[in-house]
Amino acid sequence: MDKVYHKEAFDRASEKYRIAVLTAGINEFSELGLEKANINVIAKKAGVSVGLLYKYFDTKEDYFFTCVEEAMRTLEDIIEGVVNSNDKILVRAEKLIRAIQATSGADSKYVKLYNEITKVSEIEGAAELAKKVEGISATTYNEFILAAQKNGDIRSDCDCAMFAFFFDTLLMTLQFSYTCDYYRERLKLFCGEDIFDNDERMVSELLKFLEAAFTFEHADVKKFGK
Amino acid sequence: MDKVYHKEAFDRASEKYRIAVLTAGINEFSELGLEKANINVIAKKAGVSVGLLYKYFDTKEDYFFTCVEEAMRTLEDIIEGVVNSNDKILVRAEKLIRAIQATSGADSKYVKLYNEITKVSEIEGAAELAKKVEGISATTYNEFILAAQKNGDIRSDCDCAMFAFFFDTLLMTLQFSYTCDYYRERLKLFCGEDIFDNDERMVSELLKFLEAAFTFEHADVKKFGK
DNA sequence: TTAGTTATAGTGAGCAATCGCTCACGGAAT
DNA sequence: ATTCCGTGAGCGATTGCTCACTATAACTAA
Repeated sequence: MDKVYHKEAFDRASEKYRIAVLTAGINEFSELGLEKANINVIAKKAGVSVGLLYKYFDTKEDYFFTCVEEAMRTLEDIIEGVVNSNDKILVRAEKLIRAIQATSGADSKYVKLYNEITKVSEIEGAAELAKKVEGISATTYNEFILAAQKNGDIRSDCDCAMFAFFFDTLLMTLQFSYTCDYYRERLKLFCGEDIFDNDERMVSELLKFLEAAFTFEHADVKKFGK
Repeated sequence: MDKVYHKEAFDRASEKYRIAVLTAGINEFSELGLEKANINVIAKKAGVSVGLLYKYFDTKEDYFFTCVEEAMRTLEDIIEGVVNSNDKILVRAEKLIRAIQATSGADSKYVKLYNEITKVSEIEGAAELAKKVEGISATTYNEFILAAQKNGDIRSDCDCAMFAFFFDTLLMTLQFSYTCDYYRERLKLFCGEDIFDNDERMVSELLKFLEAAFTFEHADVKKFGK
């Protein structure tokens, strides 16, 4: 069911070549995007011939998608490794925010690639990618919020799927805001240049925002004294 | 101060040509993006020669940016025309959400172009664009939330700039989620196919989320996590 | 009026450069 | 003998942009 973007030869490739090809691809595609990146240049940087790349992948797009998959796996490891406890939602949120802030450094290329797939405008490809990339967080968040609701940890009057969507929206955009050019500038406009030197400000304010959104219940449904 | 992306000849151009050139550009760039759009094709669709386009703009990029500016002006008119009252924040939010849902139809090309600028990865250009595009909402939201805070309409313990940022993040992503391929698929994953047929669900849940986030004030100043 | 000058509007064939991809080939392993 | 790994020069197609050209209009001088 899950689409595979590489040819069989890529499965048979030596570890050395597989890593070289993926690394060079991730670097170039994350920096330049699918269109602007140049296959001939990537091949040179990977230390392989163009011909070999085309033994591994049918098209540039397939190569790109394979790199995206790899990057998303890595990103998930980084992010979810931090959150795989059964903490309460706000503790998880805090860990996520801090993990996001941490990935804005050396691992920024993975986030940039994540941002790149956002640009795929071809409904079929977009659907396939979204399923792969967001599918995990969609179901994870949804189940988790549902459980928290049953637990009484969060308000009972909310549509969990929608709240999971808002939650993911804030975190996804936060990721971009720490990493991708336009989103960084946008964040600076709202919060000033020094927002990048003050991680605690972001953590505490976003948690304040989320806590209220998730726990407050309107007066007439009652939930006081906490 | 504000950068101008067109040559003087474009100011002198006849209404007929100016509109034709902007319309064709907005259509093509919003559909295909800066890279994939083809100048020769746009020229044909606009009913002018390529040569004339280059009398109007130095480069394809300048042409693109000019189209973006025009689209953003239109988008602002649509969106802010709805909100230029002095309603309370939640009323404004509701109007905004409904306006966003309404623009997902015929005016989707403007939103798509908005999404395109998100992809500009060249810090200088990104900064210039962000200032133009987000600058208005950044200051508007910030001032408005600050005023609401002084009024006592919203919680007193929040950082207005940050909350304005979260607010804008949710609305901006909502806009993309109703219009751009990847974001549409993502929204479907979280909330199901029928989310696009149930505008009220989005309105009521997002308002619920925002109301709580903005009005709830925590009993003590306790920090979360550990 | 008329002829000459200048400036701008508008054209579109085609140049020059880029780049995705091929394919004929050599080498190695089985 | 067959199969697969690996090469890289270069083909073919695309495309941003140029430039030599015509058309038109305004102004000037005789």
